[in-house]
Amino acid sequence: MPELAEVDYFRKQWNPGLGTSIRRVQTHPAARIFRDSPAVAIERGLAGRCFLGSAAHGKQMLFEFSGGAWLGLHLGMSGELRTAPCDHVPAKHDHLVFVLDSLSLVFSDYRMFGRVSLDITEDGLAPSWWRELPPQPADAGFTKTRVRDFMRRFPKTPLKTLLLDQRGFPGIGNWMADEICWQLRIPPQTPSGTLDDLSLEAVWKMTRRVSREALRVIGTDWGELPDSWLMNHRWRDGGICPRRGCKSELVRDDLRGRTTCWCPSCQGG
DNA sequence: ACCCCTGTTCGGCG
DNA sequence: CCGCCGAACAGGGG
Repeated sequence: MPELAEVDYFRKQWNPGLGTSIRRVQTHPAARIFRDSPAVAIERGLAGRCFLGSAAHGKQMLFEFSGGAWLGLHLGMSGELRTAPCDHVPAKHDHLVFVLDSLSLVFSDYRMFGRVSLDITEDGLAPSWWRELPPQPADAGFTKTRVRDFMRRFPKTPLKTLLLDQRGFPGIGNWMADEICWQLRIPPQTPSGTLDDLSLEAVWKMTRRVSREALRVIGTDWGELPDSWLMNHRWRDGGICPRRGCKSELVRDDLRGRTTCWCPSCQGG
């Protein structure tokens, strides 16, 4: 599920626990989500600490706890965060549960492509892996120049594939990459080296626009994106291009191993 | 019984 | 180093 907007939505689901302490940590210790930090380390490392804050960066999340403890969290393909009553009994896929005074914070992930990691820092700063993440599309550091230079490094790579590269476009996932190509009217399989400077600037601008709108609509309360976007039509067999006056049937195909949806008419390819 | 999947990483090959 | 592929991870849904 989660791309940058969904990630931010899930992050906020734990906000009701802010400012309170962890009474107990419950885990399914064998779950793959603990492959970076063992469940027992997280149990011992976080029990008794106060939940101070959180941030999202692309598809990554960071939760801060008292005493310089930081929980990194990636939702993978099927991860979800939610709250539950404090007497919640962890269900089959509730691999990590923080029991607070009046509620529980739950990380649930049935496919377990997600992961958690614990860092304890002495200097009060977030862990270095977090501070070194590339600029997000909605950040000031996500500049036209940066996007152009990044794309110029991989001239043979299709535009859509490049948009999925988290080093250049942190937080962009499959549906957002297709949405950006569609709104730009550029075929997703276009080698990025064939795009001129003007087109690369358009990619930069559209990445920001789609990211900001998704964050605004989905990131706040998982609202519906407008039907004028590709997103609401892409999964249906025989889906129709929503662009005004187009009405062509959308195509779904494989591009570098990822399902890709585009309009053969208004995206030309 | 298949086939699909909003993610990422790894090894192998050219 | 680049670029591309397939596999692997795991489980639920159509």
